[in-house]
Amino acid sequence: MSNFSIGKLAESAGVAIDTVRYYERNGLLQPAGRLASGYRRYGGTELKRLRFIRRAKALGFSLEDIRTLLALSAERNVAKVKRAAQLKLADIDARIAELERVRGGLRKLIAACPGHGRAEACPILNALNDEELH
Amino acid sequence: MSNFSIGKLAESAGVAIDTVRYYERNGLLQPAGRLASGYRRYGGTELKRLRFIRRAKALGFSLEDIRTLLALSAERNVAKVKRAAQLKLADIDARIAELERVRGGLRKLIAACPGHGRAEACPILNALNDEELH
DNA sequence: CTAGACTCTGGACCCGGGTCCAGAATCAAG
DNA sequence: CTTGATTCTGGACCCGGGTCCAGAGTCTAG
Repeated sequence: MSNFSIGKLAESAGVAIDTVRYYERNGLLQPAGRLASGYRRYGGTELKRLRFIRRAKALGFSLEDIRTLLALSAERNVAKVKRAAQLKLADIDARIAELERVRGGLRKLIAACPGHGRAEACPILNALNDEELH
Repeated sequence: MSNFSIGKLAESAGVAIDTVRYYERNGLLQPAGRLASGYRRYGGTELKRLRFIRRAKALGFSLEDIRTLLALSAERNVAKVKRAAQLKLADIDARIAELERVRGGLRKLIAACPGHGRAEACPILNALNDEELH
């Protein structure tokens, strides 16, 4: 099961071959070795790592974050891993709060808009044209 | 008050000069006219329009959206403006829902992580290494 | 009139996360 | 051995929303 090509690795992890090479360029995933021809070879370790990267991305971590996460994982530093996760959580909280703020503004305008009639009576256009949005 | 330079316009709206020219390149804001030297001249209409653009951006609209919004505003089509706002609201709802999904996953992992001890006991590392995240 | 501030243009560059390409080399199946 | 699939490299390009630059021309206050 170990020792396979970049194509097989990419397929197993559900990513594009170019993405694997992109991760390599960015220091996230090195091949286990190379053939005499220069072809990359991967083993189970690299497949696990690639899947780790994908899952971390699904949890909102950037590739930069993931580089850190992989280093923490390698040094088995549970405390730092937890802190990194908490920071990411705070980051996501902030993004949600900002979107909720925006949503609130938009909802109010939509609720107040009759959807017909004079443009001057449309609170959406009025808000965009005249009012301060804090 | 009308008839001012790009610098004054940018300052009044709180954006960079390059941003004004960028909006012009992208069809969002034309100058009212030009001096013989080629210098752009703007009036109150353009300042309002630039502020409109900024406010719409603050409500989550893309520049592409805003081009549409400006056209709808010009044709005073309240119904279409309302529909555009509703679409944007749905878009923001979806983004919030996705972030909340991610946040839920992250929260569970953090809550279950003791923050110390063996790496094997860290649910965050385990999740990244082993589990399917749906 | 002069100095310093402003503006013009076209184009390059930034961010993150990839994607796509050409031309050459290599691998694997039949 | 041949053929078709795969891989190699380096570099260009994509998205959105700007930002920065050089070199030349223009405007304005003193």
